[in-house]
Amino acid sequence: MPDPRPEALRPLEPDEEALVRALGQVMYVVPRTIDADMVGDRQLPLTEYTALMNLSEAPDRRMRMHELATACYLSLSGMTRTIIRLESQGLVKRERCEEDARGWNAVLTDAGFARLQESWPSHLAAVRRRFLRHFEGLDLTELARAFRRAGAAD
Amino acid sequence: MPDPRPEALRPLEPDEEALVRALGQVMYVVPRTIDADMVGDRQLPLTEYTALMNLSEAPDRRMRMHELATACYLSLSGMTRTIIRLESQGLVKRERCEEDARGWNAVLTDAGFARLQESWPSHLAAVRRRFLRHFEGLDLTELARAFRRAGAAD
DNA sequence: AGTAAGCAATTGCTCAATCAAGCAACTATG
DNA sequence: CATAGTTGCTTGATTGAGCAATTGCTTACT
Repeated sequence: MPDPRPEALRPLEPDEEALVRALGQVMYVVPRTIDADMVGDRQLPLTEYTALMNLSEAPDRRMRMHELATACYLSLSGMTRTIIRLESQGLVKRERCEEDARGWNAVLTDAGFARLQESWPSHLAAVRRRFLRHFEGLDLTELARAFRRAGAAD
Repeated sequence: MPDPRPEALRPLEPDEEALVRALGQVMYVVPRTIDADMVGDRQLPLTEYTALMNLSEAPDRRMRMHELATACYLSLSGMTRTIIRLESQGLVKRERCEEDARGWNAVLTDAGFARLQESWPSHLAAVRRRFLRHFEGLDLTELARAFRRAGAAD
């Protein structure tokens, strides 16, 4: 027989509880271990790697600040600071936007591209080892759909 | 036919790629929306809620600092500061440990317990709405197992 | 007993992230 | 075409986190 309490007062089912706790653990452990693997290898923290990654996939290897911030799940000011860090290492440069003089493009330099290529294998290995490996045998497509629903923020 | 490149140089399969991206999104969005729901309702950030939660489930509503830090996925120093914040609101107090004078117990006060009870329904609702809801129909037990494997940090 | 080694918790420092405020450039409206 | 409002990005202040060094207590060894 079903629990008669209204949902707002009914605790989670054991399997729900377990999933929620496990999610907390994943969110804590996975980014840290991936970051640690990468920093150990090639000195590129995950935030900066993600920025370079997104730039490398963009047409002309350039993106507007806002666009890049959104793609990296970072605030605009956070992105400004990330780009400053990357710029000071020569991995990115900033160029005024042609169409709109308020705007700036973050542009991946050749050095930045090279650096990304160096880091890429270790990122790939870390993602496989720390995350994907543990989901073998599951329906990844269905799972990704569920993740995207949860990530859509309603 | 299988991709002949060695794994280290082979990009992710599309479904793997999709899952990894979706995970990034979930890790960004879910804690923020839950936190926002809760702060909006009852002024308890997720870190502080988690600490109170763990204390409330512990025998005698008390835990050693190290134990609590581990349970909350926080460094010991981070936990010291969290407890200071909670203590200044009267939700927790610190007591020297009987058996070992180096140690301290964080103890949930009655006010802390009451506050937790007030916050609990909104946390419950947020977890259901922002996370669990999107996994209906999936095998939660299996999924939790995969999460725990990934969270075990090898 | 006395000393070295080890552990629990806190404190100082730094860093990356946010929010809020500000500035500069664009757009739309009367 | 002036000006009110909006948008794009940066800057300043604050916050919460970690690491490394420190303090105070315990344990283990001779």
